[in-house]
Amino acid sequence: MPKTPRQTTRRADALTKMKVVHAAIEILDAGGEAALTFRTLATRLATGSGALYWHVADRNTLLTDATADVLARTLSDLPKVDEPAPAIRAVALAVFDAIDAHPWVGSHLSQEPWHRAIGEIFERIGEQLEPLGVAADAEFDCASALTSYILGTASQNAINATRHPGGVDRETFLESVAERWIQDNPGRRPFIRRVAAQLRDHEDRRQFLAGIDLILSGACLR
Amino acid sequence: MPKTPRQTTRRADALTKMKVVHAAIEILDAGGEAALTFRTLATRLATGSGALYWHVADRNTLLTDATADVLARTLSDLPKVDEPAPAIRAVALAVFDAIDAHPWVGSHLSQEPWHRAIGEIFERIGEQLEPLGVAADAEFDCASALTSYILGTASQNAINATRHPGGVDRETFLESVAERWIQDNPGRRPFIRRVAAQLRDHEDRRQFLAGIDLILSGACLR
DNA sequence: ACCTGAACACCGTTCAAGT
DNA sequence: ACCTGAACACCGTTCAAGT
Repeated sequence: MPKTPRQTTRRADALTKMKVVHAAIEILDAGGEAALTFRTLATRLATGSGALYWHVADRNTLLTDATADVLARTLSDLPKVDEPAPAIRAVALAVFDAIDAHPWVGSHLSQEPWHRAIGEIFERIGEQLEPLGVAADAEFDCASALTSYILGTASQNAINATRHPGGVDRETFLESVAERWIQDNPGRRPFIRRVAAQLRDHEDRRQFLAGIDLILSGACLR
Repeated sequence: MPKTPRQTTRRADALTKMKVVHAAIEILDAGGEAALTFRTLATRLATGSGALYWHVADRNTLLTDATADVLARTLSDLPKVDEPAPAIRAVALAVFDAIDAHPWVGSHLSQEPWHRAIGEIFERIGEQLEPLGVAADAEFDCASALTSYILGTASQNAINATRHPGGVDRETFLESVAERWIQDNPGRRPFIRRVAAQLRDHEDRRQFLAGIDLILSGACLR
């Protein structure tokens, strides 16, 4: 019997940048940013770590591309909304939910505020401000404030929502945070004492939207 | 002649946690988060890398402690302000400036939203809301929105303000960001086109405060 | 009690060599 | 053109051994 295999070692299907990026997203979603290494990625794609560099420049660019991929899908899936305020809320919530589902997206955007996805968000928010009735000379500040708020809040929320050491649930965790904040200066944290129960029980999405509406109603006064 | 040295190798002055933290802050300020390694830190303190672990638990705790040190000084230096709105603006600006001067503080706080410094900021903001006239049931949302906005905006600003590759200045950099955002979807970025000049020329602190005031005026409507 | 520095188990990235 | 995998130059962290 002749030896059957001729080129067993080589990949059958060619690697592409897209395949690399999508495999990276799976790893990031499953294990967070620390889980993404060129070794695990190469193993999952059944290739050598060097092969990956033929398709992506480096780890940071890979993270940037993965972030762009997730948010491009998120934003293009968004149904058209006619009224300006609901349209802004829809964009905000979509970004919030995407970052909640992919916390590493939030961390990466925080590190790269010039990311193309931020341009897209900024445009989608900004274009609604004139129809909303925001004064022309306040539009830029308002769009900036909303964009910053959305990204900052969503990122922080996603990290808070991540499973915490010891496997404690969200409520227990938030309660312990409030308790620690009070103990850091016992007797002089009247506000945190007063809202500790809300801190424990609040719904993140609802609170997020409340902040959006705060900014919007402030913007319409000028 | 007898051999003079008896214990040349040993440190003269004992290491303390505070000395380690302060040396870390110097390294972080000079070279950013990537510059802080246990090897450079040990070299600067004229000790072995293992010695550092006697005083600090690990790299992340060191970053947490360095962040706490910077912000504790920032917040305790803050002069007392009587009027609620100016008091909130003073806290916001102090945090903004501290993160501008120490960008790694912003990145670390984004990664650790339960940090004690965030509790302090949350309290200082929250305690002003009742005197400001915010409705009782809106105080929690308002304090959360302000805190998120402050941290998110300050972090992003600090990263944008960091010296960029190629040594380009801030204006040139911001101009190229606007240009890229427009080119990502040419012909369909009317808002960014309209505000591109403002994006290039805006003052960060002024814009940051504008966002604070947007939230505050929105909060006083309820 | 505190410090030293080599050793361990990782990384991202490069590159000569293969197909 | 694309892939392989060893090699390089780093990391954080541990730990036996010193004082």
